[in-house]
Amino acid sequence: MAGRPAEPEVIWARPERAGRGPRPAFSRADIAAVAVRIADADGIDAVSMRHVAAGIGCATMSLYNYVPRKEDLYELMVDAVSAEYELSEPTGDWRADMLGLAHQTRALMHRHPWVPGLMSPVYGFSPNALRYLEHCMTCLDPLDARYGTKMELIASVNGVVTTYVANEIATAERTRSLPWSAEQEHGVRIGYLLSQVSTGRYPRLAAAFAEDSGPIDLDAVFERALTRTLDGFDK
Amino acid sequence: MAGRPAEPEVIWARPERAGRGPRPAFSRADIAAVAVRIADADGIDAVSMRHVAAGIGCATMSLYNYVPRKEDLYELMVDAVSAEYELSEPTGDWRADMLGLAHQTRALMHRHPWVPGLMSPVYGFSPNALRYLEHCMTCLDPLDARYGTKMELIASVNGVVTTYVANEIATAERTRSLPWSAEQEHGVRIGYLLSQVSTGRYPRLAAAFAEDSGPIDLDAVFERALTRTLDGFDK
DNA sequence: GCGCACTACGTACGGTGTACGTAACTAGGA
DNA sequence: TCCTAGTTACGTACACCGTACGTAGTGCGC
Repeated sequence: MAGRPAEPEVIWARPERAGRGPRPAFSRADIAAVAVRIADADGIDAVSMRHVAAGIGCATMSLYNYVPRKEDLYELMVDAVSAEYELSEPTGDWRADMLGLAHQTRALMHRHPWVPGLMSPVYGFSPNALRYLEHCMTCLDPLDARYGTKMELIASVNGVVTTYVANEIATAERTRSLPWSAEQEHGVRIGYLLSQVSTGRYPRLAAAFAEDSGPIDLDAVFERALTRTLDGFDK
Repeated sequence: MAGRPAEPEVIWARPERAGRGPRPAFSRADIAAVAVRIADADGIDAVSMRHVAAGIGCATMSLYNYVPRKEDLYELMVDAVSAEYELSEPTGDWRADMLGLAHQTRALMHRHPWVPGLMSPVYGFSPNALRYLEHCMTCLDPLDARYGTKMELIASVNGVVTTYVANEIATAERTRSLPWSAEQEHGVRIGYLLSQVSTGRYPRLAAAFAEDSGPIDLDAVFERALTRTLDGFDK
């Protein structure tokens, strides 16, 4: 009669080992690792309670002893990959430190393309998230500002990185689980876009397309967005 | 044998009325309106092909004559609410114009809380999106910059608004379809957070929480984020 | 040592997207 | 003008999904 709670619950507040029953056969780390592996390999939609349970080697409903709701599984996953941050000693140059962290986040999201899509549903106060936040705050020690402002800085940087990489991934990954190639999809959409723009109804968009026809340097765009964000907090 | 295409397809490139068969009983506008109404009332998860079909008054599979894939239904929805923008004449003050548009976006997303969650899966070149983009470009005519830079400005502003409102909504809306109240949920999470912070492992976070214990002025935070973003493009 | 809280598991329910087959209908080409 | 090909409309069916619930076995706290 245990299972799902009738009251709200943060999974991190629930102890891994409950006092009473037989000792659990798996750890949260095991479960999170399997879920991450599935998501990396087959996309976030392949992360079902059944697949994860099969992956760790137990029956579907047994997984609910460890993870009361699927949302909590997502929380475990995000926390697990958050452990990949290399939180090295702050250098004293807060801009450089934050830039480095932003690049780490971008690389992390490229390794785990499902992360941006999980950022909204996940509340974000997991153990590793707290470690990350505290580290950011430490990097920002040299910055003369209120704590509230520093929080806004961290949120802004993470927001920029998340939206930017989400776009990168959405463009690259749209083809996953589709029966045609990314080039086909891209070609069709660009074709439609050009057909619309060339109607003359959108003269400025047409001019914009004419301006740089070649492929854009995504890295440079990312760097400029970051720089501008940090500039907003630099005095 | 019509139905789903074997090749990629942009729904906007497909004509509403095909030459041959009987005239369609519904328009895309009807379908989008019903889907938007369902999403507004019961959340995006309630937007299923069955519900929408029932809403417009046809069998489930008939809907696939109008909307080949569910993703396309989302595209219709986002385009439909994009028509709500009031694209009034540019004033000549590009900062004021962009601020006004950003506020419109925020209000729009509050009216339709499912929009932020659909921004990533949707490609974003629907008719109304193109109108919106062209209008932004017109507002930016007074700004002396390359078209590419103006595109980055628009993307940045929309990114800030989207992530910001997504957070607002995620916090407010997390309780939807949960058997407990938002206050309970919030209380439990804050309680856990405080218990962690008060362990002493996160001294700077503790200081940040001590700094402003009262509720934060979300509108002011939003305004500051916008201002900083525009500052980055102002010379 | 007793009892209770926990683990483990199978079954079942209501929901989802959508492939596929069939019948009715209408416009274009002969 | 008629024929036919392509479209609309609809029902059935399949493979999934999250998870409520009941049952059996296990081991710690009292």
